[in-house]
Amino acid sequence: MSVTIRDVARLAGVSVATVSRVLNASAPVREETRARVLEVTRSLRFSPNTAARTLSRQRAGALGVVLPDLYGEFFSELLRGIDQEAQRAGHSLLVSSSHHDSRGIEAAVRAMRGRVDGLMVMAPDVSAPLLADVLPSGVPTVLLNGPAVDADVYEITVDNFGGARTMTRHLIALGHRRIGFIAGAELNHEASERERGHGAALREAGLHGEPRLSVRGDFTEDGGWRGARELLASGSPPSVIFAANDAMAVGALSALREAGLVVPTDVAVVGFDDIPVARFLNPPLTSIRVGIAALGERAASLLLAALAERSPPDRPPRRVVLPAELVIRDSCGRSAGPFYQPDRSARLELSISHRT
Amino acid sequence: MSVTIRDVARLAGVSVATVSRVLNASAPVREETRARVLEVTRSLRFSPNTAARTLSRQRAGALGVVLPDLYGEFFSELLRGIDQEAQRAGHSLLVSSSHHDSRGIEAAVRAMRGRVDGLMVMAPDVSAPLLADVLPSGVPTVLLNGPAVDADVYEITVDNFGGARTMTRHLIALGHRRIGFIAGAELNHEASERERGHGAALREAGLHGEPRLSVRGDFTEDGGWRGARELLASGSPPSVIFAANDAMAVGALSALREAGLVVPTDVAVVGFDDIPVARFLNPPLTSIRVGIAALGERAASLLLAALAERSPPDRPPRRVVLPAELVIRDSCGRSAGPFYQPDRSARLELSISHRT
DNA sequence: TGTCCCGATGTAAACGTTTTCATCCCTCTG
DNA sequence: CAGAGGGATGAAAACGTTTACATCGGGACA
Repeated sequence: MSVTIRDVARLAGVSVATVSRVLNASAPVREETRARVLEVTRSLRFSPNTAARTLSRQRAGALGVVLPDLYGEFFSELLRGIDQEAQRAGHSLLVSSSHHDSRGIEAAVRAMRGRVDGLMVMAPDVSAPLLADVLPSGVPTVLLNGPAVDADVYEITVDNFGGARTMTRHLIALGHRRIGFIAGAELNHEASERERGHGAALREAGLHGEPRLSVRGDFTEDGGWRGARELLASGSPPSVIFAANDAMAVGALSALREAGLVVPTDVAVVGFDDIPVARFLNPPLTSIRVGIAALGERAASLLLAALAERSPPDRPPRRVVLPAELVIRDSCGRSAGPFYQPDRSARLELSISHRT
Repeated sequence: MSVTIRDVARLAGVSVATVSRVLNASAPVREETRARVLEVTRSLRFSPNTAARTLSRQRAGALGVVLPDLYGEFFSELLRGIDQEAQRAGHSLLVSSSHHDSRGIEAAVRAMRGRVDGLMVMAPDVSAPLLADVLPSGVPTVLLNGPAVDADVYEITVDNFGGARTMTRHLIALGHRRIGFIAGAELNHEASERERGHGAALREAGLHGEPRLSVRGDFTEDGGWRGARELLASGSPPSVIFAANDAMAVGALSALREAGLVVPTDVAVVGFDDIPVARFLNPPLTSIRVGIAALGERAASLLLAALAERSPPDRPPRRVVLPAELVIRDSCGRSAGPFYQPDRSARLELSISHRT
């Protein structure tokens, strides 16, 4: 059916070993033979079967990515960063999403066994012990934005706690006292870290958290929309809404507009993640820059480095925490205070490639 | 190193064939032996090596996806749809992006050879003959949103021409006479189809296209921002800006806001694609609904159907065109005319899963 | 009671590479 | 001139599955 290395060998009048040597440049071959082999290879449009190569070499040249979801700009940015780095290193990417529970993750991981050299897993919804139970032992793994897990894995995460604390401190510095907070899902690790950071800043400032000011969302625009309406419906609405991610901030902006309120004059809004669209919103959204694509890149390069280590056991697991930085735009009401950062430059940074 | 089917067979006191039969339920096995094999399998945490399985079975249980890019909500939605359908059918997804030219696509396709059963390729930047030259012959392929290609492939595409024509007709029906258009990249197939549809509607209405009213963008927010500024800078600005995709519409909204103009009162704005965030924008964006995730799903299911056919040659290549439907929101100035559609219901449709 | 069939299992040959080992021959060195 | 070394190549053994084929009982049926 398909053309194999044997066909090439036969037509070139050499052995399969020689063909392999030519194609992989793995041993010296007489120039004349080399040329002949390449000629036949081209004319037959031969390209080696990857499954066979994987089996023989015992490495796949591919990385696995397991994500909880693919909805929204966050994941596409993350994947973009991962793909960029993987491609640079000549690796393919096996992607599987929609895995919120440990069973789903286990299934995804099983399906990847033997076709990837390493794994990147993002599973903020799953508790650490459950996760440790499900992760494979043989294959190097990087955990993204998850809880600290007691297993032989690498971990990379954004400073969710610190970022949220910075944001709330900033809001307080701007004079806000009634800060509405739209949290993420209850059992989500990132969500609770951000909630914790927010709470810490409130306590610092002696602002006893009024329970009415915190509502639960789910990291979607719709969740943010509902959360904002809930906050507005309460007796005395907040002067600013801090959404635990940008998608929810987008929803909140939409809800405020529908309610006839002007941002930031009537109510300010801030988010978290600094997704690419944040600076183009109306008004431009103050957020915490996570560097999503960079996070993906770092995760991939961490994994690739782990793969390069020939003896994994002597390499201790490492946990990398990336900084999260405040980006001030119009949506919180501009401030010339100590936290002020110019934003205009940001657009120039945009080194995105266009979509099609 | 890794545990193989041989280890399981040895410990269970049976042959490898029996183990295989148990794990694949491919032949009857005595209940007692079955239990013993499963027991050992579990205790050894054995899972079959996919590369070996692929090689032996001559099918990989994976689909390849080649995209020009991953930036923005469009691609993440597309990928989400594809992943959903592939997962439903028990297939993994091999993803590779950043392939704008035919050489890049060729490399990506080669890298996937032998590890996927079928291919989905989106390459609107590449001309039909070049693409035909690069696509593999052996493996079933679905082309997304590309030009009609003379090769043995399936094609699925959105009605870009019709969608754009519908939009421009609607704008004309609203009374607009000076319609600014921000096009996509010059050699992009989708971009030129949309441009063509826009032009067709203009001609129908006897509006001779004033060249000043059409500027070139690149499908990014930043391109839309620049395009809008260009349109505003010209002597007499348009009464509405039609951006050839939603990302550029987002950029245009941002530029108008910075210029102190109110949408839709001063200038209206409309887009194309109806990305999820469109309805949450400020103001909510009138657009052409493409059903991005559905497009991905359809593409995957088309490919899976092609794979199920045991004899590919006798199955003629098919070209599927999905309808593109007008979605009216606030950004174009509401109309109660014949095109009016209620929008409030749209939010209820949202059946997205949350991000994390 | 003999034949046939089928259920349960094992043996071994694929699948398409890479890679070790062996072989051959030529050239360089002492 | 002998021996060593090394460049170029081929044969064959991995890699871990699946599966065609073979074998062996035992029960059903004539």
